[in-house]
Amino acid sequence: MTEVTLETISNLAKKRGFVFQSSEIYGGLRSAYDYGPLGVELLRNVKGEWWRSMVQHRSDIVGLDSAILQARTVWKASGHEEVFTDPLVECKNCHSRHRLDRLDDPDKCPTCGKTGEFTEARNFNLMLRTHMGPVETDDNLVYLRPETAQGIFINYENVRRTNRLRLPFGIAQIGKAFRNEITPGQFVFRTREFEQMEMEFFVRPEEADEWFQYWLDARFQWYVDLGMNPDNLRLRDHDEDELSHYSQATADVDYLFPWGWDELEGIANRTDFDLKQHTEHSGEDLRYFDQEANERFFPYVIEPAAGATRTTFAFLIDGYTEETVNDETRTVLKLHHRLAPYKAAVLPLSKKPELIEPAEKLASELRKRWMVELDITQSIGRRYRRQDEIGTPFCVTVDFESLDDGAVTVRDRDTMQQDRVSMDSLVSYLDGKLD
RNA sequence: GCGGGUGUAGCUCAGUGGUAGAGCUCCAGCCUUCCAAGCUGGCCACGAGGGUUCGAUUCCCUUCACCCGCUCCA
Repeated sequence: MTEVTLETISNLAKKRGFVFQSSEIYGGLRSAYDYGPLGVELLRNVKGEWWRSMVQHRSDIVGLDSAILQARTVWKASGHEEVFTDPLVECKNCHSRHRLDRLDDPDKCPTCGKTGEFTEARNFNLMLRTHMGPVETDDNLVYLRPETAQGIFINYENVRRTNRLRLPFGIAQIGKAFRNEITPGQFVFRTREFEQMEMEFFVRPEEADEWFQYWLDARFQWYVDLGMNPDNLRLRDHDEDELSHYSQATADVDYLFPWGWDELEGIANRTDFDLKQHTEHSGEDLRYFDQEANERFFPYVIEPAAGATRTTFAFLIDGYTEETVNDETRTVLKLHHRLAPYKAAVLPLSKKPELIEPAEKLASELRKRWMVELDITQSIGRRYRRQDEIGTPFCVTVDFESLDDGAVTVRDRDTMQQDRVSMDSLVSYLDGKLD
């Protein structure tokens, strides 16, 4: 198995144009990253696969795209304004930091045992703020959402009514979220601006446990179906003292990152906490009405909440392999073909115009269906290796023989096997392999 | 935010108080070349700001960013 370090991946990401440091030409901005031409394709494909499995393939889940800026009362109701502000103290002796509200003895450091060494408590507000309007006043303070979920809860009734939804049903959303993480780091794993893929699944309270297990299994399988090595995945239940303020039960889908197990996705039973809170704060009755039983009640919510950016990162790490071919190292990004930035590369064997012209024609034909790159520089072997490194599943080579027999060579990324395929049937050939 | 480490071409590294080299990559040309071949040529760097100095990439200060740890979570 290939040993993958964080450095290897971040180098590849930068070298090939997947991820760049934000504001790099000005020295960089901490904890923000830009996705280059290949990265944006990979990220889009990850989000696309999530959306397909969550929304397109299902009759019981609909999509939503809510605003990043929301009324401040949303975050009062959700509990974020209170809970996301942590009073932290630091021990001057051992430099460990602790949440003041979680200390048994507010004067004694649990790490080194010394008393009276704490700095004064400082509030860490985990939500990013800005002001709505040209003048900054206390009245127009707004937060950048720290999760996409609340946008779903505050639209719950609108969506349910307009789409005539009956329990159980879900609302899915992909979008940016922002948190003032105390410690960002590990490349794109923990950043202050990040992207989430969240789905709130509303169920009858008595069915909540069952659906919780259902989504645990379904979400784990999603990663496996997209080619992630199951040995690098695990489900982990949260201990009781780990649970969020809104959650009754939570389990994580963890991935074995170069630095150890860490979270890709949290699946939580949020109970009726959010709908109750918003009912109380807004005055809107968000209870569900069951006509047959003639009763009103608050549905429970099962929430699979995944990080789009860190999932993309995990696929990048998981696909990275190094093989030895002819005493050379062949770097291959073994991405599932649905995730690969380019599905195919068209490579004319030489730079002669008589080969470039049909190659260009072929490439533009394929581009109607897929992301396709045309590469005409340097030797064919070098170009194969370049495509291997960015995970392109198929290379299509146009040679001098193609001019006579109208056929091209299709080379498979993983096996390096070659097939001779007529240009007329190339689209259907690739279609069969790429579906 | 605190402690520790790091910062020289796209990448990996070398080097010096007198403004820098190498290998690989990349680009162009030659070679009719199916798995990083060869030859010729070319592009590209001392993270940023300030100080000391006749002169700083090198010494000092500040700052920015990255990595490890504390913490937190998608």
